[in-house]
Amino acid sequence: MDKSDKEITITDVAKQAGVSMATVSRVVNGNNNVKETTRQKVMDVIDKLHYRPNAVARGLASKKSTTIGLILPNMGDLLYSNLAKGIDDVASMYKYNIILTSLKNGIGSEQQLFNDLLAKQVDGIIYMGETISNDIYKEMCNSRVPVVFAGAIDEQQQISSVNIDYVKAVRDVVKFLIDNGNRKIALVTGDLNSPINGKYRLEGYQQALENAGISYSSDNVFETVYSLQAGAAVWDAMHDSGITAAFVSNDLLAAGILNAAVDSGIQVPEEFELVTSSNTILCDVARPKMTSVAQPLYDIGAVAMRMLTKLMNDEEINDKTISLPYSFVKRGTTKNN
Amino acid sequence: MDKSDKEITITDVAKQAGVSMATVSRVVNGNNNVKETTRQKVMDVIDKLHYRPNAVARGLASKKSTTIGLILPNMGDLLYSNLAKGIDDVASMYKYNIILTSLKNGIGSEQQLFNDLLAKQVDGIIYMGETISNDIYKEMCNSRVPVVFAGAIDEQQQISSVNIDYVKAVRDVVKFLIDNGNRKIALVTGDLNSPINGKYRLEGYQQALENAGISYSSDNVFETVYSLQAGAAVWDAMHDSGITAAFVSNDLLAAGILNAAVDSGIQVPEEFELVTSSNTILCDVARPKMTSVAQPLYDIGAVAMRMLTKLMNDEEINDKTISLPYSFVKRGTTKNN
DNA sequence: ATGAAAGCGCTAACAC
DNA sequence: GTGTTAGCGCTTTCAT
Repeated sequence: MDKSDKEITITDVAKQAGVSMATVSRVVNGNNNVKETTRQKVMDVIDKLHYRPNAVARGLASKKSTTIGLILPNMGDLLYSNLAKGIDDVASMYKYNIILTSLKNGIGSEQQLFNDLLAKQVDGIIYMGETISNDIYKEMCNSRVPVVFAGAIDEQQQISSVNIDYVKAVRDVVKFLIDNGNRKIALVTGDLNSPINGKYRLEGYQQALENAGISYSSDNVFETVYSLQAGAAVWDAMHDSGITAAFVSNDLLAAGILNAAVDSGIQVPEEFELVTSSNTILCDVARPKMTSVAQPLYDIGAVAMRMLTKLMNDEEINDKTISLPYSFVKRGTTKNN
Repeated sequence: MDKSDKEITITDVAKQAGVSMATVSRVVNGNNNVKETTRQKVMDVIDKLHYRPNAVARGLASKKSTTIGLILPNMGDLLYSNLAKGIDDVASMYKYNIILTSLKNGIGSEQQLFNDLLAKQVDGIIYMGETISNDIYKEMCNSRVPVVFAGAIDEQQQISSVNIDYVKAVRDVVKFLIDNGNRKIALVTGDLNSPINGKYRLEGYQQALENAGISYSSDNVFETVYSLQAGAAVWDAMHDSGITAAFVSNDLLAAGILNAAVDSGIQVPEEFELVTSSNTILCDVARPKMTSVAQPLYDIGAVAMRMLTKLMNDEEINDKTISLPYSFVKRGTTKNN
């Protein structure tokens, strides 16, 4: 109660209850080897003294921190906050705390974050970055603590990951756009160096074109950043090129394109169709509402965290790479037959 | 490198370098009382062995965890992720890690989170909840570790906090709407039990009306939750009542109202004006773009974190309650003269 | 069912 | 400058 109160320790409880520290420890940790009457006695003292076990001391002694690390690219992004929500819910279900870190600009940032987390003795790490450098990738593979990718992909399938089948998602979307009569379809993504964009999404895009006998042209692929302004710029770049539809890999970027198109008097979806990728609330806010691939963000986070608990517990896991089903939510930016 | 490698400890480094643990500790902690040549020698061994100090052990010995706790209402909310970004940036500047927790539904949740954080020996806590129960409030006041409210207010000014002057903000906005010719103006907020809504915002609203000689009617105050659907429902409830303008305390809610109005053929801002409160990206995505009070979210977070570092450091702080300047960004949902 | 005691890896007096 | 050593608060054998 009093600000100057010394913290109550296990020793205080042991003394007051007239038992040893070991017994108090057993009670606190739910060990069954304690007589019910002793147990009660100890519990009473704990309540009376408001004893709160020191997690740091416990961590040092037991070599478990019941804390996991979360590395994400950008705290301001809705996409990641939704993933994080799934992670958080499962984590608290299993009594884990989350140390949150986000990638800062600058070389070696991920390296630094990773090391910081290890220094804090986290029991596991969830990585949500879109890209990963080779150095840190290797470290993760050999790491003492398990690592799971959420909403990201390990091309080499060494690290456990949870995501959706990006190739198929894009292929399906582009096929849909082709079936709607479009022949010149744009692919608008972020950094093509990230596997998810440059490899999977691009591949799905190319497959769909090929299946339809449309020749691929890199002119129709736009690489940019995820912002409204970038979207407007992309629109400027493509609106005279005869492109009639676009698949966009980020909702904010898509909203930028959509608004630029609408603001310039284009009829959507009659003259221009657009599909985005994250199905965040932005899809419902935009007018027309945006058609989107619906990644089960919350579930990806939740499953990734569940997977991590298994790994931390040395349990068997069936598949290193889990692909969750996605859906396709048709709204106002596409002609839906 | 090898998965089975034992962790390198300070003892290993000390032995290899032929010095004592204390010296290694000094080197690691940048203590100057070390001869340069010894320092080099130790550093070399640290590099060679890839020694990484164990933060948990350090925490136990030094009684500092260089970790702070963050309690926020909802991880999926853009508002909070922006605040969190400011916190994160300053935190990493001062080498603090963040343990992130979010309020779950159910009684006693905040109590539980608070205790968990204390158990983990965090050096400080930032609280971003809109409301707070009396029990936990008292505990925070008497807490061994400093607590700062970010984007929240302590009515009793006992706990340090960073925010904007909500009363004035709303008063100014409502005055603006009155000056635009509106007489029947709605106040649309979340839970009126939270001081920020029920006390400050309501007060600002009433002051503005009073100043203009307009009588207050609770019929024009709408209490609801923060979602698009809720916004649509509010629109339904108010569109026949002669209300011609609204101040809304959440962007998502505002977007819901705006879209419902526009979708039903209302001309905005000619027939209906709307001002929202958080100036998140939603304001730019919506059509027309939404006029908003611009809380400096990032800054609130950053200043709160900076304040916390001072408190953790027992430095003097000038003001317990910091009100940051806000601005008023006029966009398309108001008639701007 | 319970207790004694040896650490966990580090910091911080204190001594030299 | 550098080393010695006593904790920090807890878990975990190992006895009993």
